Amino acid sequence: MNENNLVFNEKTCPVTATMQVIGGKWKAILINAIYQTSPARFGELKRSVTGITQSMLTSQLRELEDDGIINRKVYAEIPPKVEYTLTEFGLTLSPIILSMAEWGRKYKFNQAQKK
Amino acid sequence: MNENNLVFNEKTCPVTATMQVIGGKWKAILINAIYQTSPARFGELKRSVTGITQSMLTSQLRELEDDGIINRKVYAEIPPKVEYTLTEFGLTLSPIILSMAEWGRKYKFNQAQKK
DNA sequence: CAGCATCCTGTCCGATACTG
DNA sequence: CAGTATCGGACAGGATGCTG
Repeated sequence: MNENNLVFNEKTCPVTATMQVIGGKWKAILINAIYQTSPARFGELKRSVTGITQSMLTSQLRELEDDGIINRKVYAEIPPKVEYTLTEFGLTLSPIILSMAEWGRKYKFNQAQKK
Repeated sequence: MNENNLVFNEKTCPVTATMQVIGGKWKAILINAIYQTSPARFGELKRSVTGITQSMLTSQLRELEDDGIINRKVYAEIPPKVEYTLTEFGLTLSPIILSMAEWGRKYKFNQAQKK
């Protein structure tokens, strides 16, 4: 046995678990968008999150809901109205997302300097 | 114009920029692994990051290097020896990764309770 | 308005074999 | 030891059309 026995297992790694929740192309953006505009309506998200398609928006919201990150509140009205908010647990993600936003700005600044 | 003009653009979103650096299946794990065992040798990473293949390890390390996150130090020896460390800039990612690890543990705990 | 059902495409990733 | 090179499959993600 060597002195350094650290193991980083993709199955058990907590970082990977987090990536599976907020990873992918849209999840983090959506969490941020809902955090900023809460309560956020479906159509509102579709307009503010530029480039996302309806089907992607639906599926990503559903996954976030299943993971306990967001609440989905349906109003029995015509026309339909659905509001999304972060759950209490979802709110614990916001510091991470905000840190990521801050870091992303630094990164872009660095990239711009490199040229 | 409505009162709420926030836009979350996939091209300019700083959160997306960060995701492109630490996203994917292995990047965050690798950053964490190098952070914990620095300086980390190639073979050492291959052993500790269970499940990763050589080609993936090589390509992911190369991308992290190109993004300015890690340093690659080659020793002109036989047998070859390469050491990876986080750059100063890469170190600014560690609080984020650590937060993600902490959050991932909470998430797993929640999931376990749900059953 | 807020979805769902299909179909399709690109890329991410893994397996395997070879090298300085 | 620390890599390359090549190949192929799975899956995330996108386009489009339809619905309560």
